[in-house]
Amino acid sequence: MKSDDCENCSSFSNSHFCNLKQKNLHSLNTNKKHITFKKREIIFREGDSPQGLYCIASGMVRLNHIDEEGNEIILRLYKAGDILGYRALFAEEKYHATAVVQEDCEICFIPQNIVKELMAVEPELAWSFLKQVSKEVHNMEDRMTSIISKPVQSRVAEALIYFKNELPASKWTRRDIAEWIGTTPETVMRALAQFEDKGFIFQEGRSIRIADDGAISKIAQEY
Amino acid sequence: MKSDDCENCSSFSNSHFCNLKQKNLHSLNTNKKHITFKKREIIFREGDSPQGLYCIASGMVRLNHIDEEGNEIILRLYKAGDILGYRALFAEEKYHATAVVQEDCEICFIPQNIVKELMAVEPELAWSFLKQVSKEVHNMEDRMTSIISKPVQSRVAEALIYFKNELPASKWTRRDIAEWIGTTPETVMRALAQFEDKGFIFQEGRSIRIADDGAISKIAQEY
DNA sequence: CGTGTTATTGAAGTGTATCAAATTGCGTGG
DNA sequence: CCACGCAATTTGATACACTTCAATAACACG
Repeated sequence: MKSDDCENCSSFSNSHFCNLKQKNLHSLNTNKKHITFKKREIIFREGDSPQGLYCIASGMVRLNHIDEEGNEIILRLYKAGDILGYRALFAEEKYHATAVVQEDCEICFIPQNIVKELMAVEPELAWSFLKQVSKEVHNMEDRMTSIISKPVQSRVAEALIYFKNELPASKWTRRDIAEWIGTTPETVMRALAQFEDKGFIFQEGRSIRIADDGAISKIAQEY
Repeated sequence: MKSDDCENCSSFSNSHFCNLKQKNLHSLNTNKKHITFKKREIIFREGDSPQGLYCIASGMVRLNHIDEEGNEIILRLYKAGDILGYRALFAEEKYHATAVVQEDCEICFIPQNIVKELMAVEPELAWSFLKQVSKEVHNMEDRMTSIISKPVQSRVAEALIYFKNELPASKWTRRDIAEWIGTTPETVMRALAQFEDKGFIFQEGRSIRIADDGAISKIAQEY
């Protein structure tokens, strides 16, 4: 067994591959390609054709879309254990967004023919993928309804909670928050200033710390 | 062969099941349940637990979410050939939206154990489902970026094109359009009035007809 | 140690929501 | 098949949440 085999990956136990049979796991190990990415590097670009999928061992990736005005939007965020680039692969479309490294990453690339082979012999794997994509849809729908019907303060509060719970490791800028909830950095600023005035958060330099979880959660639910 | 067997369904050729082997198709035929729904009837409600999935033979279904303000949002629209209710089933969650009949429907219900069995013996089927869900994600992301970065006129124009291309059969109200693009009926109205003034559409009674596809497409792309 | 990115604050503009009231069109039941 | 009643549409006036632009300050990075 080699040191970079999937079984030794720190994300193995909560990955899609943890229930594969030995034989298939071996096939995965021999065919995958292990790659290291540094912050701001690009994994794939909008318009590229998918050749396989990426499994994140460590680090974080953001999926960006830039509209014709030049405004950037964060479509999705991925962390260790997640797979990346599957949407275009499964839909048999080109990538419609660009994957940028948010935090230094260890990533394994799995060629598409291997993915298909594994899915053919292990139905559980397909179910596992379906589960992730289906949850993605849920997530998108929640974000969309928020954007449509909630004021920015609520959405900023939602973002603070989301970032704290799901992705605590990373340092998020006001611009990142804005690109996540579909607004501008200035607007995020003013919401944060309000929260700080009321004592719900502390801002030390550029970092944000929630002081009163209850109050922030409450704001996140307001309309 | 019975008259309501899948092979005789008008949507069979573009359904997920068209490539099933005879044996499995037979299993589907004997286990599915054929149901007729009338306009405004509810197929499932937010909070229900999924027991299987629905395959639409004819008609149209809208997936609604109502926020705490009472505002309705159309999350997704389904027509003949589409499957429905799969997201919650695959994600192993409860339904997070309510499915309402938009146009009288013929629908087949397939119990979840049958779905799983079929997926186990026919990997192609899982791939087909993955494809639909992945396209759904694409669709949601496009709508979300529109809502974030385009003015209402563009989004109304987009909706007109979408409804014309994808779901021409149905009569859409201004409220429906508003619920699709995340705005109010009044705002949709004013956009339509503008389009009519410029001669891009005709409004006869409550129906809307596009007079100048090029102009509407152009507006749909503006920022 | 400078240089560019990020944050901050202010002032001004505007797109869209909201509310209200009149009108039209449509489906439904008699 | 017509009339009725209700929902959808239309229009106007008003309000305001958020964006935009601009200019300064603080920080991080090579």
